[in-house]
Amino acid sequence: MKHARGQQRKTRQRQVILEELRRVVSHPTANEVHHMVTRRLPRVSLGTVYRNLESMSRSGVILKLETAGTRRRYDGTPTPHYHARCTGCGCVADLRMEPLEDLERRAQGATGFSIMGHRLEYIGVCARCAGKKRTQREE
Amino acid sequence: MKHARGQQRKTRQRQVILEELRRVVSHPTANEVHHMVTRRLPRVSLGTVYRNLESMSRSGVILKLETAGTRRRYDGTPTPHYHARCTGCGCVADLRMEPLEDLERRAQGATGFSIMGHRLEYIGVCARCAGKKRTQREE
DNA sequence: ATAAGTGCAAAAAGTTTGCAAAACG
DNA sequence: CGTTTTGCAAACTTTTTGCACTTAT
Repeated sequence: MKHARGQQRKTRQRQVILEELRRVVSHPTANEVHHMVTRRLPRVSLGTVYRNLESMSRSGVILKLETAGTRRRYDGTPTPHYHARCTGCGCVADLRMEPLEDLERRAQGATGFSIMGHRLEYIGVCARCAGKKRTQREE
Repeated sequence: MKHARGQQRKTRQRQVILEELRRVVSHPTANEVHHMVTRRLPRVSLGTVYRNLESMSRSGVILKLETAGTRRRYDGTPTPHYHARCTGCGCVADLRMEPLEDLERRAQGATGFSIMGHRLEYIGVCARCAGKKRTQREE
């Protein structure tokens, strides 16, 4: 093949997107990242944010969380870990917990698939929502 | 309160939607359900399919699978079970495997959440895709 | 210089909703 | 009959894409 793959250039936009994403513990949506980045680069377009989040998750620099619901969230920490999603506000938190290797072994034979990985997502109520009488859903 | 909650009526549409969903082992998207139902009720609208899938999943008759990706899939079997998703064609299969109760216990304390449930999704390649040289993604 | 990346706006894709007509109980 | 549900279409939300211009290498 001639041009195996295009080079990845280091642009201000990509850099700021990554910095902002790493700066927070939450797992923002593309739109939220766009807002965060806008404070430093007022003219970035949402399309650019999407393109960079996509390319960075492709190269493994960040994680594209495909959790429940329609909209995607992104995680600046690419090491494997689990998430907990709040039924109240829809926020997603990291779990300080070792990935469980035995899970995949336990699933072998339960289907015709060759299992290559797994995604474990806990459902619950975050501390902030637990303190409210009535939680309002943002998602 | 006056009228606590409206009654749920048994319409031909809802009935056929449920029958068609239960007839298949796959986990169709709303659009796929619409196609299936159309063969028996040519005039059902996609909106009606969405509304019924939503109300039935709300009442627990079916399951709204919020697996990875943007579009949702539905499951006619409401008993808790795990799923495996194929990276090749995007299909979702049920796992013949007991839900693991210990998982939630193992997550307690790893976050500020009060855990109420979990969703475990295996990632892999289905038998059909494993047999192909190049898998084409439908998702 | 040249290919990759950007901003903008329009298009896709998926889901929800307003409304008048139809159907259920 | 009074409500719920439907069909239709329009609106909405999230993500992707075409294109001319800019920028990194």
